[in-house]
Amino acid sequence: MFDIRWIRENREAFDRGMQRRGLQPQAERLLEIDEERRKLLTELQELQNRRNAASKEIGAAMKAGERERAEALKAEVAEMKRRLQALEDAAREVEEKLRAALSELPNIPLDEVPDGESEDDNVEVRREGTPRAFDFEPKEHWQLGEALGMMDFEAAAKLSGSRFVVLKGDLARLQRALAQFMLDVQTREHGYEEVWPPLLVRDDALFGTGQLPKFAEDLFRTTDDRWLIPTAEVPLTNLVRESILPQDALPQRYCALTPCFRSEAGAAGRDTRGMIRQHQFDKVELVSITTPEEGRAELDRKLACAEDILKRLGLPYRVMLLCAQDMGFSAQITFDLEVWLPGQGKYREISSVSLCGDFQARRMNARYRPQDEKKPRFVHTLNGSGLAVGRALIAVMENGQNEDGSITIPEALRPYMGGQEMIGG
RNA sequence: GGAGGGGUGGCUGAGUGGUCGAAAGCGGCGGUCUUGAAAACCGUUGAGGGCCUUGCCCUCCGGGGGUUCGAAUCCCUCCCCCUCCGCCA
Repeated sequence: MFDIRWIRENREAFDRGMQRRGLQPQAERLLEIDEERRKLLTELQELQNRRNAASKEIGAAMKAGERERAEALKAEVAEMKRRLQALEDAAREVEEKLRAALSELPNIPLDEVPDGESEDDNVEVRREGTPRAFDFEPKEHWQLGEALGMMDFEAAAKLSGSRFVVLKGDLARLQRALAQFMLDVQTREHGYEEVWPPLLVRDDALFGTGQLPKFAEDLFRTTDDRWLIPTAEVPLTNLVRESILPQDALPQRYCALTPCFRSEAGAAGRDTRGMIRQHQFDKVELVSITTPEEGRAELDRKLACAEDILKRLGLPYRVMLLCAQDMGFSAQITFDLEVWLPGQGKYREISSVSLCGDFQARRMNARYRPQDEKKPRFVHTLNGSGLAVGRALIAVMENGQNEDGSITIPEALRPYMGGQEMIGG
């Protein structure tokens, strides 16, 4: 959410940002509403001022026993009333209109973000690890999983429909091992505080992180008007909503392993096979709350925290800098990590790390009190996957597969698998 | 599900329809004292917004509406939190 005063003073920069996002210039429309709003406010405040003065005089006149003067003043104030009421209504209406308009606009990209319209315009920053050379045709994860009898899409369809999976036996355990491994690395080595958050949240929380009001169709809603979280970014970031933190409490780093629920409304026909794109998946999420000055450096740090998991699992990946129109609604800049899937022969997204600036903080009114300043300022927020567990499972399977369909477990996970080195075979 | 209690500044917590943006305490900041610190004492300290922007004004005591010349205070309504009972993992 943008500060209308900032738009007023940085009109060109704002519209340039909107344009990079693929939107028409917005400033003129917004500033018209703003001008209307300020005009009404000024008029309203003048009238309120007069009313207040008259009311005080009435009190004084009554005390002094000047009944006639008090009555005259009462009549005068009574006359203002209708006009005052009308102005109040109009002012509230136009403020709401402005708020509604602002709340639908995406964050604007930082200068270092490349222009572009789709994922084809994302920029590869670097590659890490070398894809393994196979002396046989590597299979896709669902082929491996089904052959092992540990990954069952048919059973899941009976229970829940498409885009669900049932994992069994060692694969179920491997999924659990991956999640525990990620949590342990992030909390014990990278300074994140482990959080066990609610999975059902209110409208306000989703407004705060930017999923609402615009993206309701991507979410699952409960019968009592709560929502299933699409990512732990929502509860973790909203931990600081409506608060003023002391500066020395920053940065705050939160980490949570949660299921995530997504309707995948706009993804019909995409990734229908296998467990790449599911309605329900586990993810270890990393959220940071920082000062404005520290935000950009924290982004690099968080990216490194996510990469560390891939490195320790021995999974080849590449780092992508997303182009302006491929970024999420609330992001100023996003790096994706794409893991190599030999079965598919493609790099696929496994983590997304974003800096949101004060965009979310404004929406949730999350502030801090700077050491040497009187006024509170908005915090900056960041989030990133560290990592998506289901996709990590796929990657471990496809990269660790053997010709006989067995899977070699990465060393880092073996302590979490009771020392086991292989699945199947 | 039943019954009750409550939402006030960074926090805790008073508040009689007018002089209440609001006592007091805590916390913060500045000072006195001290070699330094603590303690003590003194002072100071809410947020948002408008404008002819250094001063003046407006709004805000959960949200909205109402009564009134005037509402934190009275009425209505919605939201939220808590306690007890019941049920339950």
